Amino acid sequence: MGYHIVVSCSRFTNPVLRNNFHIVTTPLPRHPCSFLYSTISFGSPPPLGAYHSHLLKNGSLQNLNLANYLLSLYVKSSNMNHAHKLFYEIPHKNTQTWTILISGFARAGSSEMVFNLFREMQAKGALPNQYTLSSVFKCCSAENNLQMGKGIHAWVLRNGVDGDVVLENSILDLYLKCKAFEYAESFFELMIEKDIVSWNIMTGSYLRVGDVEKSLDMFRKFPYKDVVSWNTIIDGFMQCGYERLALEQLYRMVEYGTEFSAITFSIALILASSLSLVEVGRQLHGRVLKFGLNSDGFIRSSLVEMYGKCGRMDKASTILKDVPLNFLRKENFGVTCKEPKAGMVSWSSMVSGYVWNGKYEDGMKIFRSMVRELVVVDIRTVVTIISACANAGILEFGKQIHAYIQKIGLRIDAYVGSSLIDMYSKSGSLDDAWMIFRRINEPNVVLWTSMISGCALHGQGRNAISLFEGMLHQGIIPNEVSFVAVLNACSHVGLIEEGCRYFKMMKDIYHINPEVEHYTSMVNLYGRSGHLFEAKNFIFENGISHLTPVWRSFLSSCRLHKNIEMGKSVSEMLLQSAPSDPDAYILLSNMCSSNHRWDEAAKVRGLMHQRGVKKQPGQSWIQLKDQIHTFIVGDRSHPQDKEIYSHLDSLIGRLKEIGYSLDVKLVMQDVEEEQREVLISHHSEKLALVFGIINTSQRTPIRIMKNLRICTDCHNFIKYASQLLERDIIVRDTHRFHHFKQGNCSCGDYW
DNA sequence: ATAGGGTTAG
Repeated sequence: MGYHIVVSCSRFTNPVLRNNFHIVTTPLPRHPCSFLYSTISFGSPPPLGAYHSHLLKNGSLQNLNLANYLLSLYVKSSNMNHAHKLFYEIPHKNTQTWTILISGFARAGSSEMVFNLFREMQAKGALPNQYTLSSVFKCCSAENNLQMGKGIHAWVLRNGVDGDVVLENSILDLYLKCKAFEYAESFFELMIEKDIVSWNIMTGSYLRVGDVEKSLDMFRKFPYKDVVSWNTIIDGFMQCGYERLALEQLYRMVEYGTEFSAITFSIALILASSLSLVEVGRQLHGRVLKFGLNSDGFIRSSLVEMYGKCGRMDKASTILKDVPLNFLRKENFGVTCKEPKAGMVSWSSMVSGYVWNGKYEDGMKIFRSMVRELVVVDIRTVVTIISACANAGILEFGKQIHAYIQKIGLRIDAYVGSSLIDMYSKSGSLDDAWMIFRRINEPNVVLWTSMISGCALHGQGRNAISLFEGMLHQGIIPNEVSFVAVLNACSHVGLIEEGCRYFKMMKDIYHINPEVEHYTSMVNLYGRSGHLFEAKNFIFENGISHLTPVWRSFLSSCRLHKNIEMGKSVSEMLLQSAPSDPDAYILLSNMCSSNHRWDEAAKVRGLMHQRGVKKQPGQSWIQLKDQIHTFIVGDRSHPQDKEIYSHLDSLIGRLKEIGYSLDVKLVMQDVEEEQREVLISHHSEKLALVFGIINTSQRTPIRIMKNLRICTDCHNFIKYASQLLERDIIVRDTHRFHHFKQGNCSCGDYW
């Protein structure tokens, strides 16, 4: 019974014969379709399609075994459209027929289809088996539909479906994905047969909610560990922000002797890039090549991202070359095919890589060709790129992406919205951030926190506070980041009372343990407003004297308020605990020189030199049309450099006439007064500013980004410039925005 | 047939 179909294989290698093959049917001696195994790898449509129409024509679909087998082949080769069509051509379906199709759609992530088919199946009176059910449960958890899952679970219990560990695992996963932890835990306890998958599900779920303790506890209890166990724990640690722990586990995995899977490589590469371990990344790349895994899309995208983050765009682009853009068109995004998605990740990583490395034009160029060629740009891609724009502060690119989102009609949800708000506020356009915020009406904590951070960044302390209160009023529970935002807002404008209140609220009402950021913000709040003693008390009262960022903030307040004695006593501490932190040396040295203690300043610099600590070079950038122009101190590399310097000199002269004087005390170098004046007058932000003045029409606002905190002299300089030139000048430094307008700065000289 | 690979705020 049945048929053995003989097909000559040569046609697959000979393109001429490709569409000209013969199907020979003979009575079945062994497995009905054994030959078909060999055809799958050639891609389904020609052979399966021919086979399909053949069966249809001679009525062989009556043979359920054969029909089901063909159906499963369609599913295996991700051809869900054909599978669906065939399904309705099969006259007498059994449970297996339904199951094959349902599991196929489940794997493809088409939950709606699965639910419909499942209902249809029940209506037709076909009894689902454990495999059907696990697929349906998978969709329930994918859709986060606890109610439906519970209903089906009840049905399973009522009907006494024979379940095995697989079915129970899928139920376990459902409850965990829907965060019904108590239920899941007792279910897990009651499971008679637990396999490695059950343990992995538990570990992964705890990590997803950040419960590292419980997940580690589970992990240790495993009877044995497979590659997925390791992947789960490594990726989970990374997601929770414990990169070091993740790395540690990766080494353990190697020790344990578990072989890497493709996913391990992918995870490990991302880990290497987030820890900036270029060397590890390169070694992994070597292993990838050795194992021949470089054709895996996910691995390729991690490689692109890794090289991009490490500034090796050349390497990244070599790897990207293997992913043709036209391959990523909509029609290739078949229901189950993950490969185009992975390819898309590679391309979007390339865009963010360029943006990260300040190569905005290249990033834009690639994004444009993506838009032109590929059609499908999903939410994640967009969010990744927007967030890269936010960090680079390149408003124009961000705006274009925003326009693109609107054009393709992508719904701006909390995810996209938060990243847009962040992008606009970090690029200096707080109004646009507000506009986005007002349009999204979602009680999402990240969304609100982004807006609060935006206000804080622009020194709008009062607005930040009323937003925070509004958030509480809406019933949104603030998290640790929300408190960082509101505390920063308070410290930027010196709202001591409010800051203290929120700090207390965080601990007492929301039971959030303060982290370094919160402490630093508080010390900043006290210190910047001149309450140095309170700041110091706060440090000792809270037992945080071992945290270097706290002392760095304190030291910078000492400098601001010219309390050199106090500053010196803490800097000793700082230099000991963080001997490789350039900021500490620079702060101390600047403090000494601004009090004319040149010897001491020289000593600090000597120490810095001796220990091989390098100062991060100051860099400012400004965007003009489609280009980013970057400047460093004393930069002569710009094509317009002559014009810039002569204009700068004359500007300094004109500003001096209206009261500006160079504050040369801040110069690190031990040089003559006149030379010092030259150095400081060529700070990168001054160069960027003059470049902006020359190249834009009068009264156009100028936006400048800087990778360090703006110095007193430049701050002063720009204030006068905004008055003389009647221009709004907006500067973003590492801490906040300064809006200069008619001789004043929005920070009120308080930064 | 069940678990694992990229997304927002400091």
